[in-house]
Amino acid sequence: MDKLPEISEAEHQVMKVIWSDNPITAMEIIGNLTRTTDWKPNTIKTFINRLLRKGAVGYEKSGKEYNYYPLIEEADFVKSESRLFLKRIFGGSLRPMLVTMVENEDLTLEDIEVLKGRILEKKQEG
Amino acid sequence: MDKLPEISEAEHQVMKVIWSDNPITAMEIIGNLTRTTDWKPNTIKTFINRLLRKGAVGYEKSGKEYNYYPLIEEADFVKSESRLFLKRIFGGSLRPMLVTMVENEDLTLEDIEVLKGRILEKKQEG
DNA sequence: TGACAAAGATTACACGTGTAAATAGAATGT
DNA sequence: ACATTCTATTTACACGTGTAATCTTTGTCA
Repeated sequence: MDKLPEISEAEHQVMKVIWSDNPITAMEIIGNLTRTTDWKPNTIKTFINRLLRKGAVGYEKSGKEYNYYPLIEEADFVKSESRLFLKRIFGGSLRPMLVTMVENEDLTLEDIEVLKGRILEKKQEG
Repeated sequence: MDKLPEISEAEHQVMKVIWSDNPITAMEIIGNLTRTTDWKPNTIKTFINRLLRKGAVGYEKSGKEYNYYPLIEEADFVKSESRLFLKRIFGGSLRPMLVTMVENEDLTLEDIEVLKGRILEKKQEG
């Protein structure tokens, strides 16, 4: 897992479409995003091209169109963004964030139990 | 709690200094940040001015210098950024984020117990 | 009261990003 | 083979941001 490229917010939305279904053509990406956003097709193509230049996606030619696929993994991206957020806002440690979320009542006892279950499962496997 | 202004990353670092100790002079902010960053004093003044224009901080004159203080609360900022992050990366719901953190083993059983304690305390009070 | 120093305000500039039009390249039907 | 029509590439532009120098204002000390 080498260094991730910088991906802007709009580019990230394009990545999400590509992650969710690939290989995928520009037209398919455009079809998807014109439903969720008010971006013009050319705008979306710009984003695809920038992702190409940044090395976040690759493609294979097929006839006159390209089939795009991701070159970075969503899990890696998520992990990296999470760490960044945690560092920016909570000095890097998880517990203050969770405490804040409890204070805001975003986090419930039920959530907690679910998590506990997960951790125990994980311990079992590992 | 009205709408928060857009605050860039560098501006946020300045806000953190102001939140941690205010009212505070530009020189004090600069003193603090030249220790933690490699920004030149003028750079930091630019950020302070942008925060002023954005309505994130106010000031009172005292002699020739200004005493700055925050006009937005850190808690509100944290809450807003947290929601934004959650939405961007995890579709807005907390549990997937927490599950991911468990998968990455960032979240331990001990964390969980601490949180459970907090929630129970909170229930008691409320 | 006038020069100096220090603080604040203004201006500058390159780069990324959101936004998209214009242009070029290629497959396809006639 | 050529025009048509998609698709991809190039170019455009304003705005925010990181980065800072320069200019202006204003207390202060001699």
